[in-house]
This record gives sequence, structure tokens and C-alpha cells, in this order.
Amino acid sequence: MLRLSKKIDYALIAMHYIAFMENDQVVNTKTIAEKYNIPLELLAKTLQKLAKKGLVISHNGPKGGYILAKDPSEISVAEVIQAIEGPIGIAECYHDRDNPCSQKANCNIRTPLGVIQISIINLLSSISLYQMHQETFGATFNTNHSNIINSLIK
Amino acid sequence: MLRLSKKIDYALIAMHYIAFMENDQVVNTKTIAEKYNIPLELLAKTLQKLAKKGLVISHNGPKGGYILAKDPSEISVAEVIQAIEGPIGIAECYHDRDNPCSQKANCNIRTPLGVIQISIINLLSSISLYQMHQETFGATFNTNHSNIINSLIK
DNA sequence: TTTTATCCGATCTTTTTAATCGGAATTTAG
DNA sequence: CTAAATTCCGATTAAAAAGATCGGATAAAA
Repeated sequence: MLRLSKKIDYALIAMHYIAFMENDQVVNTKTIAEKYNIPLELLAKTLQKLAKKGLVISHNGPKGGYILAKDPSEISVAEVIQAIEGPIGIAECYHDRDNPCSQKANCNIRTPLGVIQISIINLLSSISLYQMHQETFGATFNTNHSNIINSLIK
Repeated sequence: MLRLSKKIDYALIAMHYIAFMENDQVVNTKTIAEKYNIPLELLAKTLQKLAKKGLVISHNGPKGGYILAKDPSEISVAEVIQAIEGPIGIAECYHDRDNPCSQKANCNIRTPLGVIQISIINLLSSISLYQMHQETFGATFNTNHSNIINSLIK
């Protein structure tokens, strides 16, 4: 049902938490896992992946942990999703090149699904961690929607 | 990766095919399954579900099959998805009442994800089978986007 | 009354997701 | 220099979801 995976939930929760720590403190995995009741090992893996993709920076050893690699306003929800799961796609045939759908030419829904997919990617790309944070405290998204609209009106 | 399930692919393919048959002919499962190389039994189940939810009307016996219950312009992609899988939700905590997330109060991403979810639902609700069909033939979506935008600018 | 369909529940298989485990490497603090 | 805290990483297991199949029931047209 278009559900985001738990890994992505965890990634967003963690990124958000790290992003809005006071004075850019280094945050370790355990702290976040305990605060949000997330399995430690799984969260650790998730953060490692985010580090590998350059969204956070890791520091080893005692007093180690993670900080954001960029400003929260520069990190979109789409980036976090893509870091964990690769390209966003509602239809497989748009990026699984190893396993091409045999019906591609014949398919009657491929083109419109492609358009819908672009709209969703644009939506997720237009929302940053910073904006999520604002929303949490009752403010509202106020993004540039033109990209979403453009994908609908060609 | 926000992938639509195959059942939904099949449902959309079938609905689309039925919708744009000449003179509202009754279409049987086998015809569609063969044309698009879909497992017959699975497509049958999918169409049965769509019939139960009132999106298509079934006719038993020889010369039986399915026709649409409504005009293609009156059936949205969101309706088809919801008929097959229930409510659309990118975050579990928004409709799984049996299994409430223990972190609901504490969660730092619930509110913004809710807003994103509404945007996606609005997007999918704004696209009808008829519009998908237009798109297939090179025309473009030209929907009323105000609902999408309204969900972003409160 | 036979044939062609939908209908429906149960089950099996496969794939994906979630969680766990064991241990290595790194760095700070004492 | 050593011990403790932490990230790192691959392998494995467990659970859940998705996909597919089967057997038989019901209904309607020819």
C-alpha cells in the first residue's frame, strides 16, 4: 500500500533527531534507539548506510556517533529514501534493467504511471528535513510546488 | 521503494483494458490474462475484489465477464488501489488501529509524514482512468491540482 | 444438460523485510 | 598503553508480505 519501509522510518527519525540536536552535537546510535524504541542493530545498519551515501558523517570510538553532512534544509526526504533503498519507483519497469518487463511495449499503463511517479518524486524532493521539522511544530510546508505542477501540466 | 504491488498493476491494466473496449463489451478474465501475460488465477482474484468493491460489474456464465460500473472519468487511480489494498498510507501509524505505534506521542516524523501522505492521496485521487488513457496516447494530464497544492499550503 | 464463466476459500512458494549475531577496527579517556 | 565505547561489516535467521496455484462451488447461456 505504498508503505515506506521501517528502515526508512528509522532513517528519517534518526536524521531528524540528529539534525535538531543542540550545537551540532555528535549523537550515537544507542541514544536514538533508546529514545524511539528502535532495535539497536538495525538502526546502526541504517545509519551506516546513510554515512556511506554521504548524508551523515560518522565518528568512531567513545564519544563517537553521527552528525549531519549537510544543513537540514539541504537534505530532502527523497534523498533519505534513495540512500536506503535506491531509486524511488512505483513501477518496476522504470529502473530494473536486469529484469525488463516483457510487456513493456504492450503495456497500457506504463506511460501514465511514469508521470505519476515523477510527481511523487518531485513531491518528496521538495520537502527537506528542515521543513519536516517546521511541520512538526505546527508550521506548514511552504515549498516551491512548481515542479509538482509542471509534471502534471506538460 | 514505494512500489505498487503487482495486484495493483494487474488491476489497473485490467480496468484500463475494460474501460476502453469498443461498445462496452463484456470482457472475460482469460482475454486480459493472455493479452498481458498475467497469471489467470491471480487476475481473476483481483477482478473479483474489484467487483466486490463495486468498481466493475461481473456477469456469470458463457459470454460472461466484466464491465466497468462507472464511467472511466469517474474512477480514480486511488480508488483502484484502495479497492485492492485498503487505505493508502505511507506510514503505518495512520490507519492500523489494531496495532498502534507505541511511539506515537514521541514520534518526530509522524505529523510531516501525514501531510506528505495526504498529498500523495490527493495526487492519485486526481487522476482518472480516462486521464490515464489520454496520457497513454501522448496527451497530458490536465487535472485540477488545487487539492494537491492545498495540502501543501494550509 | 453441457459448457463456459465467475466465485471463493485454502494453501503453497517465493521474495522481501526485519531483526540478530559475532567479531573486527577505531578512537578517546584514564 | 590499555580498556572501554563506539562504529563497522558480513552472515545468518526469522517473520511478514506478496505472488501464485489448486479444488471445487455456483451461475447462466447455448
